[in-house]
Amino acid sequence: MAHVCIHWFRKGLRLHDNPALVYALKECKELYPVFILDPYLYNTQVGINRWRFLLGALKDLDCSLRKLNSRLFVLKGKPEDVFPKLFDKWKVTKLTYEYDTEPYSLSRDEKVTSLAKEHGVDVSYKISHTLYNTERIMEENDGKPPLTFKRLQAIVQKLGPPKKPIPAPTLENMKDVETHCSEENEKKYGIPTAEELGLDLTSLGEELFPGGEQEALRRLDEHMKRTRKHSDPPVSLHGQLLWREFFYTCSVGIPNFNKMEGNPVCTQVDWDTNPECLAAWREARTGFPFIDAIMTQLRQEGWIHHLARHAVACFLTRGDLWISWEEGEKVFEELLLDGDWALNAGNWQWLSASAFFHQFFRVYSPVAFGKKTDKNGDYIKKYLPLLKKFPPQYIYEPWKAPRSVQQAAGCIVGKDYPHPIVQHEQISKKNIQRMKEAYAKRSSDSNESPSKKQGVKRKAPSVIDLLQKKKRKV
DNA sequence: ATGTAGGTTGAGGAA
DNA sequence: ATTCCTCAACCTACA
Repeated sequence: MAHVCIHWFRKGLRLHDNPALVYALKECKELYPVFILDPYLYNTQVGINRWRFLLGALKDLDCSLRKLNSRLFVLKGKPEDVFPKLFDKWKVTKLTYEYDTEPYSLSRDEKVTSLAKEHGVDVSYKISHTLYNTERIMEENDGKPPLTFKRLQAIVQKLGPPKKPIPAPTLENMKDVETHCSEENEKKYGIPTAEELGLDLTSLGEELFPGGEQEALRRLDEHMKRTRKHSDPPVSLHGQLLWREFFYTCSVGIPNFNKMEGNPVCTQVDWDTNPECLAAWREARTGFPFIDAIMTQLRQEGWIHHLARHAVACFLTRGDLWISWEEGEKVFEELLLDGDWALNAGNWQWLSASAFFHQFFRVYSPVAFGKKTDKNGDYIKKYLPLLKKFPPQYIYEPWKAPRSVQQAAGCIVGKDYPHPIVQHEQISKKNIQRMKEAYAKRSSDSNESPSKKQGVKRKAPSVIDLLQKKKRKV
């Protein structure tokens, strides 16, 4: 008996390396590739650049599906409201999707699965968003997520190489499969335009990073060709994939992973509430050209270099402004095209020395760090053209330039460009002391006995142990 | 168990 | 230009 199948696209907007899609085509007579604009995910915290990226990816996916005599069906609404109607209307017998480990996704998928069962629809998912099954990684580590990269590497070594990506379906695979591409459906389920979504894309600059599978594969290909000698993990591309796996596994095994409170691996810090400083950081007016240039690029282009992320994250949190990493997390989520729930939360904890990374006395200087690789300040000049006439010796610290130099540069600090929001040298020293106190408190909190050192070692993993036991019962 | 090594990329100065 | 040391001293993994 052949199936009427919905394949539900969510994160993996691609045809290759999509085992759930291939599974959907088995014994299938009708296929409905579906994407849902879920108000929970897309109404809040999505910057206009990310919208453009998403629409591009959907168009690319639709285009690829049409080459297979199929198409993408785009719907709006809560998935638990949308699916029951589709099940009835299309007489669906099977639903497939790629497994997604985010807490919201898990609860959403659980709801949809039980609705599907009520409608007599078979549900299948495949793991292909991560290299490995994150549960399997934890199994190899006594049921806990590995908390160091080295440990993850050792586990992965034991598990062997991940499955190779499978090719995209071909016309041959689709020969017995039909998709109803009627004129009426065209209007009803088409990809919405920016205007229909109330977005003004004309305010955006050039699209430097188009969304979609074809562009992604092209970039990967280009990278692999360009890189003659591939470095080793952790800094290689391979290493980056393992870092991704590392944070994904942590995000599955550690409760409240995107928050400080209730997160057992996160050091509890008395961050300040400081809306003015937060706004200055977000809006690129901290008075530190390197920081402001990075925040400008982030807003304009939706992508910034890895080390640039380090610099602004350290500045917002433990380095200078002493604002919670959760605030930075929200801003990155809104603006980064490559924003990802697990990686965002993991890296913010890393950079704020709240978890994984603990050498809080190593503070990135908002002046010196950029100078290391860009003495002339070309990067600053590109994103803050207001400062481009400053000579290299002052471009990272324009407030130190004599009045005459500022006048010659056509930019007066305090008038055309802000004064530095903090005095880095003093404030970072003070903040290191505050971090020290937070760590000391963490040690004493998790340890009743007077011998602190031992207590930390014993108590820390036992918290996770308890949580794991709880989980197993459920 | 207790000590030690290492931790994806700090900064600044000396050699 | 590159490497090493010091600053002050964190955590996790492993022997």
